[in-house]
Amino acid sequence: MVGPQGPLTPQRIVATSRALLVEGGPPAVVVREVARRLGVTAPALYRHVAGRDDLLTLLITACHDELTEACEAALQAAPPDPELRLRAATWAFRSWALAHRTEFGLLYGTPIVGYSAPAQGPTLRSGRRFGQLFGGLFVDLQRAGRLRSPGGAALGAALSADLRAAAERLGLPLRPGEVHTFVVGYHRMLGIVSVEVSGHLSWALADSEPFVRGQLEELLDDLLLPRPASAPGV
Amino acid sequence: MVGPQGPLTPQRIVATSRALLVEGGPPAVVVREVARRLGVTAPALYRHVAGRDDLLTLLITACHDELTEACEAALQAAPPDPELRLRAATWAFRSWALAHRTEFGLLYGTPIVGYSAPAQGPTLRSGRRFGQLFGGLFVDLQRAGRLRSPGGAALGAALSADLRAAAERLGLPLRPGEVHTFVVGYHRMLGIVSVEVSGHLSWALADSEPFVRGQLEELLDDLLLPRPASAPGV
DNA sequence: GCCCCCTTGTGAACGGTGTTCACGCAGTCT
DNA sequence: AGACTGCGTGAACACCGTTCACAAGGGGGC
Repeated sequence: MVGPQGPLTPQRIVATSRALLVEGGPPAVVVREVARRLGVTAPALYRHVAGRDDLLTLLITACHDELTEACEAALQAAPPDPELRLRAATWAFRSWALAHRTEFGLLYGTPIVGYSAPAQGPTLRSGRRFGQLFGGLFVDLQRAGRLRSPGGAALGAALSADLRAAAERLGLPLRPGEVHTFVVGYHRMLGIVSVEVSGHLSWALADSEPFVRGQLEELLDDLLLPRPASAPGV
Repeated sequence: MVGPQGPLTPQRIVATSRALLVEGGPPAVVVREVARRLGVTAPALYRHVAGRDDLLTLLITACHDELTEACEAALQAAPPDPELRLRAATWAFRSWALAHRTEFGLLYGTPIVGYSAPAQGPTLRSGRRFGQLFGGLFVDLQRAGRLRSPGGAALGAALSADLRAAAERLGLPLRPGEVHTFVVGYHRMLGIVSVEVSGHLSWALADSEPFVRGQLEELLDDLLLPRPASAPGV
């Protein structure tokens, strides 16, 4: 027999798992319950999915892709100015995170121990895809002369070498100081949003919105050079 | 019969749970296994602990206390200068986090859904205790005239009111702009350390140490006013 | 001394989980 | 027609959290 809504496509499996995730967090995404909601018994799921870990991998990949696509959609709607594009992507990232707290926790929270992400697997792939989206924005900023960058000497030899290797690995045509600005942007944005989403700020602030808005604006100020007077701005 | 190392004290229970946590993450702290390692059957544990949630609460509280005590120890070894004290506490925080990644994830990572922290419970208490430790450092900085602070007007009315309420609630004799600096310090430090500990930086950097060191130094620079020339420095 | 009670342990049990396995049923290809 | 394959089933195993009735032991009151 087949489930009430048709065959067991990966899409239906992921959608059902995600509904459970949102309802009760990672512990609630339970093989037997996913099967139940699909109108099927648990062993049937094992024809399509290797096990619970695989289910979570599928879920992580799908959510990461959705987050990346949300940022890409914001970029397509944004004007060509690189500062505005970075701003748009940053806000899209935070908006998605706030609108999907549980999923965001799965992506960027404490890694689920006991769950082993397959090495070289789709988890890392989608993470890298997302990193490259932001990396491209910083390349655009550098080309427009808007990217602040510390002198290479200020970073120290070890960090400079590490950053140079990262640029190589990611295929970013940036100097170490510029890669540093990119990593700072990614790192601080992720920190700001993570702490907000996880609620570890609520003891201090009833409404995190204006605070986080200010923090992200300050971050952008730290990353960007002011618009040059020679080129008339927006 | 009694366990191989004596009676079932809370200390032994917590220590055993923590060993399991470190070995395999939160899913590995399993009532039956804790009991086994204590040389006892599972129902015996229920004489001392209400259940698995209670076990986790005990664990969170113990770890939070240990983290706070690590910071307090660093403060006791630090000179009286408030900048150096903040620096010492910050580094103690990060050091503890790096040395106890799993425990840190339990404290400041994605909240464990399905686990409901008891309202008004010890989890919140120890969190507040930690917040007040750092709060005191910022009060000292303000008294020494070393605390950078934005004008109240730059924050906006809603945020200012929220910050004023937070100062009241936490008993900190600080103006909204100064509370803002405190929250920024806490928030950014937590973000920097969280992202480092969770490993979400490893795609970019092989060695996060020099990068994070620089980020924390920059954060301190953003929080502090330069040492006034009138008062001779260290 | 005796009895009672309270603490703390035990084994058995219930319902839940992830996962595997032998089986069966429907199609599809030869 | 017959065989093979894809996909689902029920039963089973081991494990989990939790509860229950029960027993062994020590301490206090008569």
